[in-house]
Order: sequence, then C-alpha cells, then structure tokens
Amino acid sequence: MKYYEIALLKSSAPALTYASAETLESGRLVSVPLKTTIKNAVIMTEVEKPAFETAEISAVEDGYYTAEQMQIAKFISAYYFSSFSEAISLFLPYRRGAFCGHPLDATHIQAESLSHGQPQGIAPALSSCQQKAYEQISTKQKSLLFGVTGSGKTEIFISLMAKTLAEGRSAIFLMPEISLTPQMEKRLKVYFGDAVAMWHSKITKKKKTEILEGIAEGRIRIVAGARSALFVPLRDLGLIIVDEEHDDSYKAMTRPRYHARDLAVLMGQKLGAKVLLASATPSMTSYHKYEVVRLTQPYVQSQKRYRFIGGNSINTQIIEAVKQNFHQGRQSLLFLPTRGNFKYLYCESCGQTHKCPYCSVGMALHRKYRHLKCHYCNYTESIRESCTACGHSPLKSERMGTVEAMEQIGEAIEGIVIEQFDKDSITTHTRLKAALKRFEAEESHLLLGTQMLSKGHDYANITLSVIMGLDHILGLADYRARERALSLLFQIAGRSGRASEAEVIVQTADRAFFTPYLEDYEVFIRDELDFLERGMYPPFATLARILIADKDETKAGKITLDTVTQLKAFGDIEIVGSGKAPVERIANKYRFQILLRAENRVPLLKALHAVDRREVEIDMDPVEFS
DNA sequence: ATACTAATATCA
DNA sequence: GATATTAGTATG
Repeated sequence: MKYYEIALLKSSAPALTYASAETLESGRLVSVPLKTTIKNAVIMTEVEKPAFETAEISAVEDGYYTAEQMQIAKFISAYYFSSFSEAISLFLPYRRGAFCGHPLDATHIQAESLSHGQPQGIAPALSSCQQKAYEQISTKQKSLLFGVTGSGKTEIFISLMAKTLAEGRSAIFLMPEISLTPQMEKRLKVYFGDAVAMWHSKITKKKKTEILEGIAEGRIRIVAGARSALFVPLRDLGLIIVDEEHDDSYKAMTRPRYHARDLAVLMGQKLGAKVLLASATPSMTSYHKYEVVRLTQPYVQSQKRYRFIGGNSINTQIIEAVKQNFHQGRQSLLFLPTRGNFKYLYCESCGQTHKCPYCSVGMALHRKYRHLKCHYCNYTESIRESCTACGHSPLKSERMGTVEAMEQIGEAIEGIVIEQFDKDSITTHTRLKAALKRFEAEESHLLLGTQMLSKGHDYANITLSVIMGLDHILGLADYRARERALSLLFQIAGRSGRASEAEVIVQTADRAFFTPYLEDYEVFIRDELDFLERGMYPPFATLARILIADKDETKAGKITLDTVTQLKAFGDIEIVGSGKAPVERIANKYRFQILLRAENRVPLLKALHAVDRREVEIDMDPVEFS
C-alpha cells in the first residue's frame, strides 16, 4: 500500500491522506470517498503511512494536471492566500487526446489542421507602423503594446497568433469582459476558423465539453475569452495576449483573489510562452515594469475637441449638444457611473440618506419598478415618500442615474431613440447584440450607460461623447482615483475612434486636472508614476488588504485589533491603516479592514502567513478598497 | 465544501 | 422538554 496526500477539487478543505495499491504521480486526477460521497481530487505527494486510519482511493481518473499547473497553483495558493485545492480548481486538467495519450507532436497538428481547409495562419497586411511594432514584440519574451484606440492593435494580435500557430504552438487571448467576446470572435474566426474557441463563464457546460475535446485532439489551438480562459489545457502554449491590460476586471474578487494579468506574465515565463499586454491606457505598474512598444499613429485619424462644463446633472448644455448632433443625423454617447434613476434619497431636514437595512449604503431609486434597491445586496423595498428618521417629506433624490438621464433627454429631444447600456438593461448576450445592432443600423441615436460603455471597440459613428460623474471617481479614497478617472475619460473618448471629428464634453469641477493630459496619456503616466513614487504606492511598494466581516460587530472589531497586534511584531511592514471598511456593513455583516504596505512582497507575505487566516480574508495587490 | 455534532434559540 | 435553527468542527 502507498499513501498520498490529495487536494479535493472545488473545496476549501485541507490536504487529506488516502491509500492506494497503485503508484500514482503528482497531478493525477482521482476520486476518493469522503464522508458519504465520492469527490474528485488530485494527487499531491506520496507520504509515509500515517498514524490514523486511511480510506482507499476509489478510482484513478484519466485526467491529470501537468507539473507546471501544479507549480503555478502552488504559487497562487501561497501568494494569494488560498488553499491549494482552491488554486488547482481554477485549472482544467489535461485529458488523453485522440493521439493515444502521447504528447501532441507539433508538426502533426499543423498538417492535420491545415488539411481541414480552414483559412488558418493567413495574417492580415500590416501598415509600416504595425509592422515595426510587430517586429519589436517578436524579439521580446514579454512586452506592453501601448496604442491609442483605432491604432490597429488587433491586426498585430492576429499576426502574432498566426505566427504562433505556424510554429505549431497555441495561444490564449484574454479580454476583461464577456461582453467583448462576440466582436473579437468574429474577427478571429475570419483568420483561424474552427481553431478558435471562445471561453468564459457564460459558455454552456455542453459547449465547454466540446471545446475541451477539440483542445485535446489539437483542433482548437486558440482560446479567447475572459479571465478563466487562462486556465484551459492547451498544449505547447506559445503566446498569451492580455488586451485592455489596465482593466481591474482582471483581478478576481473571490478566492483565489488572483490577478489574471500578473498570472499571465508568470505563466508565460514558466511555460516559455510570449506574453503581450496591450492597452490605450496602460496601468502604471505595467508601464513601469515591462518594455513598452508604442503604436503611436492612429490607424484612423480622429480629431477630438474637448469641452468642459460644470454642474452634476443633465443641463441645457448637454441637451443642446445632444440635440444638435441628433438633428445633424449623427450619433452620440453619454456616460455616467450610476444606474437607475438616482443613487440615493436624501432628507434635507435631518441630513440623513435612506439606507438599506442590511448594508451601510443608500438605496437607489428605480422608478420603473416602483422600488428602492440596494446595489450591494439587492434588497428591495417600496418607494418612501418621507424620511424614516424625522418624517420630513418630500425626500430629495441625489446623483442621477442612467434611467433618469434617459427620461430627461427623451422628454427634451423630440424623436430621439436612446439605447440604455448598463447591466440592468443588458442582461444577456442577445440583448447586448440587439442593442449594438440597432445602434449600428442607426435605429437608435444615443448610447447611454455606465462602465460597460467604456469597454469594447468602436461604435461606428459617434461624433459626440458626454462624460458625467467623473468627479465622483476622482473623489474616491483610492490611490488610483486619478488614474481611474483619466483612463475612463480616454476609454470613452476613444469610442468615437472612427469619426474624423468628434466632440467630447466632460462634466467636472476639476478641469485643471484633466487639461494637461488630454493630448497624450503618456504625459499623465510620467506625472502619475512620480506621484506614486513619492506616496510610496505600487509599483513602488506592495500593498495587501485584510478584510474582516462578521455579523457581530464587536467580534469583527476584536479580530481586527488582534490581527493588528500580531502584525505589529513585524518591523519591516507598515500598517497603513485599520478600522471600519468604507462600506461598514454589507448583507448584515460588519466589515473592518487593515491596509498593509511593504517595500516588496517578501516581508508582506512573511507577515501575512503568520496571521490566523480562518477569520480574515487576505487580498494581495488589492484594486478595490470599499 | 460538506456532513455531522454541539450549542443555542424557539416553542407548545 | 422537545424541536428548530445556528455555530463549530472534522473530514483521511
């Protein structure tokens, strides 16, 4: 009998020991009995016969994790403070393919796939600028492609993928959002046909099984999609592209709290694959850490005129601009960071805002559904006419949202058709496609929405962009507030990339912040890196956030204090702050946080591995501080 | 994670 | 005192 430590899949349980008569390698997929059920698990290491009773492994399954997958999972569990089980569960195991279980022979695949008659590997023609960038990228293991919207990054991506395939290797293409996948799928299919598969959480189970089969047989060689596409079992990985690399959606908000961009870089190094990060508004960290390849000359020349206006809601200036543009038969875009009618109700008499009973945040007004809704826990209640605290009536509505903006503009401009573009309205793939199709066909005239609008590719014909609510982002207690506000402005302005002339209206009280940077994001990056260096923020330091949440406020407070006390013993880390989280309560749990900083990750990891992790959640390299 | 157990709240 | 709900713990 041999004894093995195993990690259960899809579980947070610690390593357990099982017996088997067979010799099993690390990474092997098995099933084991636990309590009354059979669970999937992965072999970690062989161990001595333990003192306690052991059960026997019930079956050896045909899948396995490679040594590299096991090593990367080990890294994830150590760096992002998850169990090994949780880390390895991110990955999909390899399975014996159609080639009798032998590692796939690269030349074999190529001959196979080319014989299917797909238009594979025929790269697009590149402009001289694109060609230059392509060549620069080719010589480097990893690099950052910095190019404005409409500078033709996609052609470079496709050329790199074509080259990778021609070398008999495979590629992963990451995008920050599922909503971006359809457009990219269309473009990739033209060049790579059935060798491309899209992968994200909304792909059905059946489809995923099919794709995994295709991967195992070597038919599918490019996987494109959201974060989870990084973990598919492609063989001979030669290229990982992370598009819109600045986007915070790459950071997982549940355990393991990994950053897909950072992990892509690590995996590329480990697997000998090229890594390309790309953005029109690169993150400060990537700009600082990686070699920058610039794609300066826009593919399509687009002149932008910026106009700054005051106020904090739809005003005549906005109405007039949209109306004029509409009457000229052109399309507009309007961004604001709030959903519904209003973000909260405010009592002018006692100064209270109407709060969710389970969270310490205001209830948003959704007039259409005749209710108030908490955007943190989704609790809803009927609309209040008077203040809960003092009875004063009526309540004042604050911070306009998408629905309210639509109503006001719709009333003010006769005949305008507005497309609501936020997650209340775009709930499915079909709706997304329909909205974009209507807009493309010019059946609608104004795209009005939240963050969703900033992502994605060009919306054909937009000649006017209105950006509201940037001051709320600029005012966040977040060391990246400036970056977030400016990159958002650039991303939204970039949506009108194809129009030869476009106006951008920015509603802000802090015009002085934006003006110096409008022509060139790189000017901002240099200033901002200075600012971050002086303030000792990433990339010049490493941050970690500890989150404590409990129904019992006293208990949560005590855990926070105890943890702080424990951390004080470590002289080489700084406790930047501790106490109540900015959102004190969510779903009836009281939230506390501790923010830590160190010169680099080493002392931080050392200290954090000493704290009791049963009652706290550790978030390395946090991007969210609420 | 999940099944099982101990502890505590709820109730006739 | 019995039963429902919740919190805690071990799982191999």
